[in-house]
Amino acid sequence: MNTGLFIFDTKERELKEVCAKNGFEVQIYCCGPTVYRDAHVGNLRTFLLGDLITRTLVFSGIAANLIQNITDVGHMGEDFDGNEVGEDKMLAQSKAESVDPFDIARKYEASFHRDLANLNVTPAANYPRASETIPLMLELISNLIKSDHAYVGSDGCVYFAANSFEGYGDISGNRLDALKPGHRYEYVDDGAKRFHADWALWKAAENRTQMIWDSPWGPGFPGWHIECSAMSLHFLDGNVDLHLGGIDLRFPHHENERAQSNSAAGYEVVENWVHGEHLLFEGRKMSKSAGNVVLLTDVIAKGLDPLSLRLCFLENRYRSQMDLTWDSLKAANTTLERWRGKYQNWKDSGDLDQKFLADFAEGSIADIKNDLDTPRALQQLRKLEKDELISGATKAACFEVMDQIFGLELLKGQAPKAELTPELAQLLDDRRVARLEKDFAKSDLLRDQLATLGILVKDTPAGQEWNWN
RNA sequence: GGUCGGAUGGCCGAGAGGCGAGGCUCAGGACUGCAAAUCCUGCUACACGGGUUCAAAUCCCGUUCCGACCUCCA
Repeated sequence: MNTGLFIFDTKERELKEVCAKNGFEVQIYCCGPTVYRDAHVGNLRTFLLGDLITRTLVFSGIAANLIQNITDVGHMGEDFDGNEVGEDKMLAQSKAESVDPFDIARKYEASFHRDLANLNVTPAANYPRASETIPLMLELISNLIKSDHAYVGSDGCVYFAANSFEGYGDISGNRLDALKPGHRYEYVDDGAKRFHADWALWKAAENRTQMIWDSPWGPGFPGWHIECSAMSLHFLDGNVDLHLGGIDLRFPHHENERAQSNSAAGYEVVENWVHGEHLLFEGRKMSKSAGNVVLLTDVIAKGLDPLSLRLCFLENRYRSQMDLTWDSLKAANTTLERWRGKYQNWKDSGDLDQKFLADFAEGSIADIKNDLDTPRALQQLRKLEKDELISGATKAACFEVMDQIFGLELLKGQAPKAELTPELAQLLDDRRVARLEKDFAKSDLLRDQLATLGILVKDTPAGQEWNWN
């Protein structure tokens, strides 16, 4: 079943129409978070991609089935210099916080869901946890061993034989022979792997005591890549119409996943590999060492609507690197407030032009269906905002329709203001009276005083208005 | 070294060979007692060198510079 939605496929390097192979529902898999810390705004950009696609499909009357995994085991870490620490990220954080690793996982999983809710992301159909799908992985690994795509190394770990999969490198453009030198890493031949590019499907526990499971190859834990193969094959019935993830996952994660899935299934499992570009913050890549990691809670703490972040993301194409700044977030926040205010004024004014509404929606959806060109769709909205020939009711209706996809809560009225203290109320009233008496020296003084107390006053033809700063 | 992207005005960013996107900032104006908000006006750019074309930001060739990934990452 065709959808009319075209998205750039990393493997074919061209736009491809999204299709529901099973004829009734688009099957989507999105690589989820490793829950050893809070997701930063860069992570959230990728997660928004899944929401944007699902909303677009659902808007067009097409069902979507989105699965997003929760990695709570097996993701190995490194230190900031890029040296392998060789420790599971979950266990490292568990030590750092002196908390059980599973409690760490649940804690950050909860904050992941809280962030998604704040960004108005429609929840996925299922968020399977790696730690709860071990049997699926064991079965997959067994199959890969049976078909000679995997082998047990001398160290008791199970490895995938990279050379056994013919199309290795098609997504990233990397070739196995070109990878050999290991530009950044000295390849250490420990003898366990048969080939330097092979990777672990199952790691032997050795000294590890937490987060380990029994397996036909002894106690241990799964490699990171196998989890996505196992889950996507199982939860999406062996067919993935769209596979989403950050650009950095293109290699090696998705390359390895594809090798595993295709080798097990015997056919091309993923129809379309979609990658979201990275986000910079104030011109630099976000990293702990650079100290510029920004969380959604930081945005909220600055008094900005979390949906300001959503608007910033929508104003940039998912496939281009974008530089997020506090200025752009503030600008987005202002825009949101303006739109919400205007919507309230528009909705009951004038006649609704059904024809215009239908044309407008069709045009905007066409932009979005063209490789998710939300910047262009938003530009249409800005143009409409300024168009004096269109009635308020029609503008409001257009905003309503488009907000089903943008998810910016444009229909929301002003948030109720927090209660004034009697002192502040008195100051405001004093100023009102001073203005009535045309004692402007006094009213200006009171305005300054209120400003230092966190209240912004402005005068309109209807009188004095105030807002918390 | 390999692979993949970029280079557009003060800043950020769209651009479909030919009537200059848009946003932010800034400056001037309107409205205000003054501010604020709002509205109006202004600020004309495509890295460099060739080529194709009646016409190039857009297509082709070359050059320079920048970024991402290369067995960590969204």
